Amino acid sequence: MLTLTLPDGATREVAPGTLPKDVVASIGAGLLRAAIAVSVDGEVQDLATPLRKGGAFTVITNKDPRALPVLRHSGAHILATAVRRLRPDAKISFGPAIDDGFYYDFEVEKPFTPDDLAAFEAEMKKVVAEKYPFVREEVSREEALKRFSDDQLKLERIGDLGPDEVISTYTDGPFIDLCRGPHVQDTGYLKHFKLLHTAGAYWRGDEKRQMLQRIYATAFFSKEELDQHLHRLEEARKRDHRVVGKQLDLFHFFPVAPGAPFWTPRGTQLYNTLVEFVRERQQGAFLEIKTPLMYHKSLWEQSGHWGKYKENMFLVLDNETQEHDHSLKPMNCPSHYVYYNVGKHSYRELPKRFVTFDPLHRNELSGALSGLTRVRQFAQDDCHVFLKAEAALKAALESTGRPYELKAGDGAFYGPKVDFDVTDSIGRAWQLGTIQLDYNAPERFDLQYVGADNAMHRPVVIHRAVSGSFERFIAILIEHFAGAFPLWLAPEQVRVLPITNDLADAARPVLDALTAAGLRATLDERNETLNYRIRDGELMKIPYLAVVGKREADEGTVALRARGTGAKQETMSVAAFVAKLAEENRTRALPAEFKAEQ
RNA sequence: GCUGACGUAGCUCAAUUGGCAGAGCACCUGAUUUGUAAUCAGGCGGUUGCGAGUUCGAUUCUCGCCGUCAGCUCCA
Repeated sequence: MLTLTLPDGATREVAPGTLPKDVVASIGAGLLRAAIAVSVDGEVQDLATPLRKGGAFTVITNKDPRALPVLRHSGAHILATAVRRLRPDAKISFGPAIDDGFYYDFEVEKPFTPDDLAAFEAEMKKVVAEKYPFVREEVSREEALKRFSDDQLKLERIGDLGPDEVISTYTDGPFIDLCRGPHVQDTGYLKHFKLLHTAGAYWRGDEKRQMLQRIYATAFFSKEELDQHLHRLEEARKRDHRVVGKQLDLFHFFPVAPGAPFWTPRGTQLYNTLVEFVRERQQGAFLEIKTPLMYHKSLWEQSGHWGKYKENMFLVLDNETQEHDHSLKPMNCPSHYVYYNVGKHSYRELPKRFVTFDPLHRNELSGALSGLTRVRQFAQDDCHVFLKAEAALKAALESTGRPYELKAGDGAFYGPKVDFDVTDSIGRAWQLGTIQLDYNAPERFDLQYVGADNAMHRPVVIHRAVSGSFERFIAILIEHFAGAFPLWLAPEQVRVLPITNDLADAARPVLDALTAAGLRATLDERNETLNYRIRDGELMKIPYLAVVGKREADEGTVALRARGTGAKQETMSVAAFVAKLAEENRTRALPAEFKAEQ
């Protein structure tokens, strides 16, 4: 007998093989209806899977975070049920729950169209209304092979299952799938869902295998949550850096240079502000050097890139040799090794630190390019530290005071590495900086230093880029702030608006005072109404609009409108205004809504 | 690279079954002199991404190329 311990401490004795459904029913009919799955000894299983062990027994309802993946996985089966009804030729692949929903992969002769998607969604609603129970069966390998004999994808999957694994199938109405579960009790549980889009996906993610058609979808327990999720997707689209970049006139892409951003004056200002910030932070600890953008292949042969990384490098034809024996550099490391090898280094000089902000070129797959986050030309705050011992990496990490995890084996190219992941204002995670140990490069480039013992020693190299690439970092900043940059980052910090254009001369001293204080200010003396220019300034997300009318001109004041604060503006003297902004700029203050997150 | 969708004025988008390519904003000119999110009028602006093909006729249909977007093992 198995002993189940309920949350209230009561125990139940049941025979092995008892269905959780029966146990839950004995507790209460209402609970049975609400039950999505159960947890036995910490493991989630559905109500149709026979109990094999005892332990803590909890009923998982839709309030439990573990319930959602179960619902979504069932949603995938319901999707497949609908697809098979409308497209009986579709071969079924995998259909897992994912972070934000679920997907299902199909192998079909003709790819799905948006119309198909709408039809599938309508058909799914029918399947839901029909409330087919999810029926679990455990079958022998032979039986499984027989049941899926006409589906090569499933047969391959069965072949991969270990000899001891329980093979199970789930049936909902007309549809049967090889599946481990768990599932909700019947198809009626999927009430709030939406099919999102289709995409190609290689069978098992292998580009050498056939391309399947994937349908992405999402599902929630309540309409509110579904609507919220769809709303979030919409919000994310609005702050997409490609959209905002266009609105704020920060950068462009042209077909003549795919993957290489073209920075406008505003974008260049932003870019330079960031680079300057990084320079300032390094405070001379790193020696900045500018190095060649193009190298002869012999350097890449020495570094190993010619063998491992050549496909990602832009090769350059040398007219004299008629060979592609030069390449644009995809990274700065070799530059730093070449320079390190100028002269001899004493152990007293270590650690030696170099940094380079040069443009790098990597030939990314055309299909992988995406805005500023995946580009072919970019720059990093690319540092290399030459030091005596590995211990220094740990010391450096611990000095940050943040938790860290060594990713041994992950950095196939060099050595152990640490990635810095950041989360933006709408909860998305991004990988930015990397710190990676390298024992290989010092060997390849025969890097040495003279030790206290007067003998030659091999230093260790640390690769370090904090912001990753500036391009991607800017993309993240744009989306994080939705374009409303803090004052210090804003390309245009203040716009001075004379109410009528015959007040332009009276407003000019305000502009001059701002400029003299190192602020990026402009004067909008266009022959347009004040309302028009206010609107334009707000849309361009200028942090401050300073309005100068007859009154202000006479009194030496400005009527200040801070971005996004509507009609609540305050009047202050020009001197106070300039001082306020200069201080905000100097301290790199964040907008109020971001301050709590610091 | 692969699969699918998309590509019309600087931007956002229209254009019945193939029949002379349009609007708003932006820009230019003029009027207006504006007090906190779009003043009015007029004007300029396009080899419909590029190249072939089908057709009397192509933005529309077909093919190729270029670019953009969604994706391309969060494992039955």
